[in-house]
Amino acid sequence: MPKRKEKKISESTIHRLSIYYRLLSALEKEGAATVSSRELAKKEKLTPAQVRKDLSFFGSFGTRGLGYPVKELREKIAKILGLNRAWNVAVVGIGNIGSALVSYKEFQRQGFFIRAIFDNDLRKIGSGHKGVAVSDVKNLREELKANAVDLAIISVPASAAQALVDEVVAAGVRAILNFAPISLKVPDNVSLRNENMSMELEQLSYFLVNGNG
Amino acid sequence: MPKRKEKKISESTIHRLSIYYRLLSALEKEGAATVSSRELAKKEKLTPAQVRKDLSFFGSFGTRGLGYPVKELREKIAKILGLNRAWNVAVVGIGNIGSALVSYKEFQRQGFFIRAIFDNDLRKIGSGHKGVAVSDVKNLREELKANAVDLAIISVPASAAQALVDEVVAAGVRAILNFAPISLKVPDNVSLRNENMSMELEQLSYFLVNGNG
DNA sequence: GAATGTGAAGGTTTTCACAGCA
DNA sequence: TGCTGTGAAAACCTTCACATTC
Repeated sequence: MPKRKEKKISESTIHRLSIYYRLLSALEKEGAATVSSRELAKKEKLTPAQVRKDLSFFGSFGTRGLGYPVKELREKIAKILGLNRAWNVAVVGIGNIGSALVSYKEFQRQGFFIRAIFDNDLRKIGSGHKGVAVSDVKNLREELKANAVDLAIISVPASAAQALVDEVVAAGVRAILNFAPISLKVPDNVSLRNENMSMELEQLSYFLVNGNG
Repeated sequence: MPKRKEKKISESTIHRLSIYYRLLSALEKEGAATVSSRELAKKEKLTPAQVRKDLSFFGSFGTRGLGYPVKELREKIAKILGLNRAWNVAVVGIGNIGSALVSYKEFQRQGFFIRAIFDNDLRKIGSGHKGVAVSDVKNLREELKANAVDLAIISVPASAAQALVDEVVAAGVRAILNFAPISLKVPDNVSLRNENMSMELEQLSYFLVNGNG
C-alpha cells in the first residue's frame, strides 16, 4: 500500500478554500467554464500564486495555458471540505443568537441541517422553530445520538457553556462552533471554533484608534 | 520631536490582546492582583513566551519575578484596543441576524452602543428595537452622520451589501463588520471584517472529514 | 502565448533560551 | 528564586520566478 504523503495543510489554506468554493459557485451559476488563478485572486485581493499553491496541496486541478475548470474545481473543493454531503447540526441554546442561526438559510444551502434544538427554559421547550421542536437540555446526550448530530452550535451564556460542551463531547460530537464569550476546553480529537462578535468589534476598534494599516 | 518607532503589529497579536482583555476582566472580578504569563497562557492554550512577546510590543507592563498587575494591564489593553471609550454602532438590515445583534448584551458591556438601525422593509421602519427606532435605509447617509456612527454592522442579503457599504463609507464610517456572505470592496482607509458563519461550519466540516490535527 | 505547478527565496510569526531585575 | 523582556533561532506562510504543458 502506498504511504499517503502527510502534508500539513494550514488553517489559512482551508479558510481560503472556503472562499474559492463560494467564488466558484457564483461563477458556475454565471455559466463560466474555466477560471484562472489570476481571476480568482483578483476577486479577493489575493495573489495568483497563493491560489495556485493552495490548490496544489490537494492535486493538479488546472490545465496549463487555460486555467481551472469551474464545475470540476468546485466539486473537488466540495469534496475536500466535506460539502458533498449533508451534516446534522444541533443548536444548544435558543436565545437571540440561536434563533437567528436556526432561521439562517445559508446553512441549509451549504448542506448544514439543523436537526435538534435545546434549551433549559420551560417556556421554550416543546415549541417549534422552523419545524424543529425545542428539547429539554436535560435530554441533550440521548437526543444528539438519536439524531446522529455531527456538529453542535453553542449559543448559551458563558456561564453554562463548558458544562454543556462536556455533554456534547460525551455524546460523541466532534465539531463545535461556540458563540459563548469564553474559552472552552475540549479533547484533542474535537474541533472547536469560536465566534466572538464582541471580539470582532474590538479588532475594528483597535484599527479606528490606531489607524488601519 | 522624537520619531515614533513604527512597529507593525500583527492581526494575531491584536486578536490575542482581545483574549487577554477578557481573561484579565475575569481575573479582576475574582480579585486577583497579579498574573503571570504562564497563567494567562494556560487558560488559552498559548505559550508564555507568546503572551510576553505580544505585550512587549506595547510596553513593559510586568514586574520580573512577580508577573503582571491585573487591573493595570487590563486598563492598558483597554486603551490599546480603544475600549476605554464608547463607540456608536449602526446595524444595517434588521433581519434574523440584525435583530439578534441588537439584543446582544455583550456589545454594550464592551462599550459598543447601537445608535441606529436601518432596513428597507416598510413594515419594520418606524418600529422600535431595544429603544432604537428602525430608519428607512434611504436616509442612511444623513442618519449615520447625525448619530456620529463610528462602526457599521452589515446584516443584509449578499445582493444588497455592496451598495449599502458604499453608502456607509461615503458617510465617513471607517469600520465595518460584515455578515453578508460576499466579499466587499472598501477603500484602504476603511477597516473591514467578515463574519461568515457558513464558512465557520465549513472549516469544521473539513476537520470532520480529514481529521483534526 | 497563456497559465499551471512548484522549488527556492523572502517575509512573518512563534518559540527558544537566557540576561536582567525584583 | 521567579518571572519578565527580548535578541536569535526555528517554524511557518507567502511570493517569486521559471520550467512545463496545453
